[in-house]
Amino acid sequence: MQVKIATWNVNSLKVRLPQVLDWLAANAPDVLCLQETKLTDDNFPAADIEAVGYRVVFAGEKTYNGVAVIARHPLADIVTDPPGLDDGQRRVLAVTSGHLRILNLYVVNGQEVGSDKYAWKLEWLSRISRYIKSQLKEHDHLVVLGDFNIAPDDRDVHDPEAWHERILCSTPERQALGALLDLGLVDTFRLFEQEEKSFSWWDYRAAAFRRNLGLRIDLILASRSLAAGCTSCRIDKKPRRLERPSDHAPVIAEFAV
DNA sequence: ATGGTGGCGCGGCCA
Repeated sequence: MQVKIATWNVNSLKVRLPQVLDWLAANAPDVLCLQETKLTDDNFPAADIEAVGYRVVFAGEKTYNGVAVIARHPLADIVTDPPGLDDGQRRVLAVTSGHLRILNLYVVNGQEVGSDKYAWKLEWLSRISRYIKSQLKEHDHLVVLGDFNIAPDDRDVHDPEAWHERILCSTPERQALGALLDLGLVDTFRLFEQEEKSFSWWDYRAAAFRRNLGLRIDLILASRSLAAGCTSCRIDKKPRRLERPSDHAPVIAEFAV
């Protein structure tokens, strides 16, 4: 059986709901994980999503952060506050859907290398890695996906010199991501031949999208046994071309399970 | 070094 799973930082689900509904209809994923919904749970548009044949779980807060998982099939074993994370924010949503354990993440941005938020990002990554390690022990078929706010290497950066040791690209951030991969995860995007300068995020400023000045920071990581059955991973730039787009594009992977 | 844009929410923070 083929499973299609996607991740998309929507930068406000209130604004992007019509685009999300259109995207679901056009792409028919089994699972779509969202980040930066920026909605409290009482304002979440669950009925609109259920009306198009999906189920949804969500963990939100006012103004910032917020994650959701939209899926064809029932969602079980929902975790929003992994043991030891204790971040007081809504950045994590773990669910089980069919054969897959899914961990949807909105990783701390970090603002600037050396800042307090940067130190917190590294601490947050260290904490979530403990949860991922325990999830890998429990689940053969684990997907860890979302907005990692880290470009894994220089291929994922439009101008590696300009971004050298800057936020989203610094060595400690990349090492933290590397430590996650070393637990037994694979960056599925790199299992396949990809166009050079493939990115998933472009700053709203300076016409960055038109000039393809982007980074690849939205990732779909899979446990090794699941990655062995990965048949594709690609970035869908179409929604980034729409009026009033998110600054991120969706990433989609397919797995034989 | 700064500013460029967008979302939230109505001033400033965050990305």
